Amino acid sequence: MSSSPQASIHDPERLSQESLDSNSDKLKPIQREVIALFVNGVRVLGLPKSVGEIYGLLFISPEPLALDVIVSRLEISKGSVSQGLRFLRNLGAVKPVYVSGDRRDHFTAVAELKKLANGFIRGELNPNLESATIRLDELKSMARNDVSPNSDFFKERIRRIGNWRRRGGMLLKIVNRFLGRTT
Amino acid sequence: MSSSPQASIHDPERLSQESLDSNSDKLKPIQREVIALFVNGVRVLGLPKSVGEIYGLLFISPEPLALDVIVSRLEISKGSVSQGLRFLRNLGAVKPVYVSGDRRDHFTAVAELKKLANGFIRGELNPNLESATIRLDELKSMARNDVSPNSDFFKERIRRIGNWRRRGGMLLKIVNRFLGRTT
DNA sequence: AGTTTTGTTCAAAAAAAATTGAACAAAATG
DNA sequence: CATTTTGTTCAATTTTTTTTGAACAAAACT
Repeated sequence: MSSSPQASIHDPERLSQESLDSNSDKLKPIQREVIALFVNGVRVLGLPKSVGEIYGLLFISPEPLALDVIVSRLEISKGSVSQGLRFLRNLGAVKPVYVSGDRRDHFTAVAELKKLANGFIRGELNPNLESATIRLDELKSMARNDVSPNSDFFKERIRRIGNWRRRGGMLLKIVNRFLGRTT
Repeated sequence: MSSSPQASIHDPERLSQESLDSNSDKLKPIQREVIALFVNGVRVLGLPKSVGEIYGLLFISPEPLALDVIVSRLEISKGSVSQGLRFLRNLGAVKPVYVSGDRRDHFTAVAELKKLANGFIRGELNPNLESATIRLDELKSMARNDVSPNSDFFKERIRRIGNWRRRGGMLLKIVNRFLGRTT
């Protein structure tokens, strides 16, 4: 009832090879959905769509992928992928993986929430906190030299912003400790 | 050595009246700086500049302000201020204040960090978390029906996203409790 | 009732951000 | 060393977001 051994060798069955090594350029519906989820997720963090697509694709791909593969799977430009990968690498959200017999760089998603959060805090949040700290110090000295009738009000407000910043810093540490367990 | 009583009545000194009732259209340098700080701050949260300007101005103004006053102090359009105020009101970051003898609505900044954070979580973060939850449930059922060789990998990844979401929800509660003390 | 004042809405314009793609550099290959 | 492969860079374009301003509605005055 089954096909003869000889016949199967040359069959158009080579399609199955594609799905086996999973190098087909087509994304599976599940993968599309996961990527869409990440695109949405990174928007909340104020990051561009392409970054979400790239991270999402790597996250939901069993093997590390090379730049051109990402380009053809996502159908976005090489430039976008190059920039997106650099950004993700700087954040520590993606890491290069050596693939023997292939000269191209390959990447996988770093999937530990703690690492992702830390990278984001270090790369995106802390710099802002620090520049705010500097500006705040300038503000404090402006307020000290102020002699308007509102001077007291200004001082109170500036003190309050200082409190916010302090609490913000504490919160980041708490977040850190909370995410510090397991995955 | 000082000017005569009669002279001072008609003097161009009326400028001083302006600074007394603090209705002058000019922002003080301190105020400009604080507003700039807020503009930067809201950018981290993914909100438009005008929203930062409006909140910042109200935060660093001793009295409640009416829409037209905000327009003339910030030199931005009435439309922007109207939209920005609505947004801030929905978030609970700004509240209307009755000013006797003035028909216009007046607004002050809500300056309690806890309230601000809660409003932002409710208005901006929770909706996203909820839509992610729905999408995730769909993904889980897709993964159950999947029969590809990668099915197990997909399931593991989706489970992981579920963990992230759970932890995200917990974090919001922790943040909430942490900010729940004092100011 | 007519007029003025106050505030909203939304289409169009402007500004900002993201993406593309072609030119380029660096490294590997033959 | 010429060629190909791989990856980066950045000016130009496209897309998205924000802002403007004029038209409108609602309420408050006269």
